[in-house]
Amino acid sequence: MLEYIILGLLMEGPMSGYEMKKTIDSSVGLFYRASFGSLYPVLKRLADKGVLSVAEAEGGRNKKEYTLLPAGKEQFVSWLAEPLPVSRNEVLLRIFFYDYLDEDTRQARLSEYENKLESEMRRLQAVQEIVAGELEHIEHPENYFTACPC
Amino acid sequence: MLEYIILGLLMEGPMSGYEMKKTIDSSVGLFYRASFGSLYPVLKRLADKGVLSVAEAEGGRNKKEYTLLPAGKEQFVSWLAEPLPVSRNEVLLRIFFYDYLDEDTRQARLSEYENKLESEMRRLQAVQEIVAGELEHIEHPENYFTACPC
DNA sequence: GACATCATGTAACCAGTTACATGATTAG
DNA sequence: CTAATCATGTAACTGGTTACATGATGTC
Repeated sequence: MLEYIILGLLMEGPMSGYEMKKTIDSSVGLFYRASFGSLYPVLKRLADKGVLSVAEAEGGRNKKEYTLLPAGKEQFVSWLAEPLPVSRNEVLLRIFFYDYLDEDTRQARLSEYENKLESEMRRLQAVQEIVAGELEHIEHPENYFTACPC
Repeated sequence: MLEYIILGLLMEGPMSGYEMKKTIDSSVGLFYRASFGSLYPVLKRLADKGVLSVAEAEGGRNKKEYTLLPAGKEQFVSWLAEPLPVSRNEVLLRIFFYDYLDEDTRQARLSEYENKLESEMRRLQAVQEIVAGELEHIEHPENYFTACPC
């Protein structure tokens, strides 16, 4: 699983392990949690397999930059094209048993969860607006430099 | 996870390991798959912990019947009352990357999945109708024996 | 008598987590 | 100079999977 997420992130360009963790948390964080303890060993394994390459990144810190190799891209796309799997869903599983919960707790848990989903949705919508704005600049390159805050 | 599903199934009454597997497949099968290789060791562990009791079931076969003990019921309900977790969802994860998939494959995978969900929904609706019918008999016990096909 | 199904169990393996260790760089 | 954050990594453990072994019972 994590193997393919890593490949997927690298489709956009090279990245370090630490950056991957941050990107995962802030994008698919609602339905996938990555830990460093799994991340780094997987990166090593993927490098050994030859689907990505490693380079020391500049910056003085012990930072490494991983780059997707053609073999990795191929593997990622063929994974992506597979039929959508029957996937485990702990939330639905609990709700399946909600008959055994008293009405009050049930209501409390469900609205709690609804709130969580709504705040996550707002966060993702904000990201989408930023991305849409960037795309507009790319499509109208004449505005690109004038609008840049740097 | 599986620990709590087992406790949840036993809330309805005693059952064997083999029956649990069948029940899981035909109820929460769409979002949880159990294997015998995990089921039996967990049952043993739960018995050792004292949350359920084991008895040889009649029928000649090497069949065991597991019964929920009060400690198990308590544990199950307090698990159920916990806030709904951030749970992994492989389907959403793949769809997150669907930008990298060509339009045709994407469409194919999505309608494939939609069909799967719809057929599962029909199956569960059929189950619901059966259960609703049974409930009606319990509420009108005068019809209970007359309507029984046996 | 052969084959499907019922029924339990084990061993090798795999993916991931938690907790920890280590050290460099930046911000106040 | 100190605390936060950047950055990588390891070891012990957990919760599962797959594949296999074993044998009983029902069905054609």
